[in-house]
Amino acid sequence: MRWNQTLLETLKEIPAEAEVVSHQLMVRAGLIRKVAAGLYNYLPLGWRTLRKIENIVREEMDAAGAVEVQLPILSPAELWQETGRWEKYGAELFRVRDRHERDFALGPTHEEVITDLVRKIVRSYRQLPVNLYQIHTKFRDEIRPRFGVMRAREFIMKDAYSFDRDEAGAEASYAKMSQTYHRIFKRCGLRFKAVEADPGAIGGSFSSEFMVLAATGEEVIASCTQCKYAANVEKAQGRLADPPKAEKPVPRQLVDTQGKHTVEEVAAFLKVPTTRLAKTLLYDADGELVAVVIRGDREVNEIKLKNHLDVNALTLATPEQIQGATGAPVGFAGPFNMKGVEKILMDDSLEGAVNLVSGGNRADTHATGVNPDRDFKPTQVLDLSLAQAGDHCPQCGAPLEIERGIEVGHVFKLGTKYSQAMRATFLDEAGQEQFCVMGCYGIGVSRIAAAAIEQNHDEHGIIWPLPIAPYQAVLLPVAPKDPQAGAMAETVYQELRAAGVEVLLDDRDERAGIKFKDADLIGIPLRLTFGKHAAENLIEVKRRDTGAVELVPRPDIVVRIQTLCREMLDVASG
RNA sequence: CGGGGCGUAGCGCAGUGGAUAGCGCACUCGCUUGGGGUGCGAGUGGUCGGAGGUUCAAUUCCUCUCGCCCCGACCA
Repeated sequence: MRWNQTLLETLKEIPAEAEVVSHQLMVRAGLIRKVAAGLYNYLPLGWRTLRKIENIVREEMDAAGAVEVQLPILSPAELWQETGRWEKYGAELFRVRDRHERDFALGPTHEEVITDLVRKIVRSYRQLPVNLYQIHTKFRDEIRPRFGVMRAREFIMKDAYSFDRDEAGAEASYAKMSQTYHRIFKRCGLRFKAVEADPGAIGGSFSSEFMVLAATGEEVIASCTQCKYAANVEKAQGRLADPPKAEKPVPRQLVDTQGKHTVEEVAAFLKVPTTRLAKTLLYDADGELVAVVIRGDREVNEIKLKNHLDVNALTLATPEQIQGATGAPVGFAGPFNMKGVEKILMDDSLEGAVNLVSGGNRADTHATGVNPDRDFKPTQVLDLSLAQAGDHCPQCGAPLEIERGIEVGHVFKLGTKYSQAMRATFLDEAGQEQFCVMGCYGIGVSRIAAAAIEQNHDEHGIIWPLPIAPYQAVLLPVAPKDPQAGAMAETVYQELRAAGVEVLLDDRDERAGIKFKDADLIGIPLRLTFGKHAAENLIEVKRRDTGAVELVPRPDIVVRIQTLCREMLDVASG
């Protein structure tokens, strides 16, 4: 491709609206342009990278025995109503109405549509297992789209759905997809980690997320410093590093704490460690008031709480609700003598703790000597806290560390959640009707592009891993006064193309400095310069990643570039 | 949805109750330069986000509205 022929404009300045580096570079390098919040045009360069990612995904999915289909973006409300997700998916589901006032959804995911398809076709165990996938545009009405294509309202996703005759089969399908995902992300040149996750709105019994490790990632991961355990903090179970010591219970007493609300203020005022405090939080769970009691230095994991309570809406109680339940303003709730509270859930961080400090259920008052079972009776004691650095690994006991990541893939064991709701059944050998056992597997194709940049860039621009680079090599004729250099660039361009190398020829009438800057910015792995060495029949080849420069004799250039491409491809795919 | 910020040329930004609204970059033309965003000159480009109000006069003040960004809440 010739630069003048493609629509490629680079920007010298950082767009004001872009906060993270991948977003800034995607705009500056001419990969994307914004249409509206969370909606982007993919320009030729960006689209090429996307297609390359898609092709890697396609090759690996096909190799794993999955088959590609294409489902419609619009799907009728009836299908979503069958599984209850028309309501349950909430405001994030884009809804549209046709001229006959019929409701449709713009698909954020396709469990309903695929299950509907399969139930209409599959009747016998002989037709199973089957794994269907598509690469398509998805829609989610994100509350706050941000970071460019990282969290967009319209994005490209590969979604796959497996249907098996039994749990064992489903387990095998899941394992196969998990392996395939490792291969895909490796081939995309990403440094990533698979972690245990919360299945969220998709549901099912178990899921793993594939996280690209990056400091700007929106996801927080707790991983063991010794063993392989790693989990999204939404899911992670950290064991307490410093469990409470046994002590003789003392009587409960109210103390005046004069407007000290926060855990830190109260602990400092009473000269006790924050671990001594029993933080009491009130939640409105589908209209019911639920109290959560947790150690002062720990945070409630609302995902765990919501999953445990199995409710649709979980929010912190309003000041009015808190006043009604405790008789005190916000900041002075204690777990005893509350009114209208349905459940008191105690985090296991307080298991065995004695002589705690809690709110006194009276303005400007806290209680000391608060003891579980004596002063209040927890409805249940369970793990409700957010794992933190230093917690002990639930598997080997070593300390956990906290990292950040970008979720690029998520695999789920769905069980029969959808096949039961939608009656996707088949007859087994015994002629018995059985529900399909399902799995589903998503990859954020457009997000991979952003994540790859987040991981591979420097102060000059993008450093594309070769397998997903829009072009493998960029050719820079930089000596316009020397017709020989220009002619050499032209013939090398033709020869490389003929040899199957993906090349971009910077045929603009620009100075060398501009071409060098732009080549760095758009991050093409190999740069060929036709300039002062052309007279000696030499071409300068520079690698974008290592910066290594070599002078290659004109006759060897095609073979040399092919060799370099192969090397860089092998490194990426291991 | 709550809090905050911003909407002025393609991009980054100044500016003002008054006349023809500016700077840098980009773009066009000419010359110059030619291995890391060359220099000089001449140009093109604006409903000052939109609506309403106050005023002799509004891009500027007020109200509303739309859009964008950040924090939070929320959320595969």
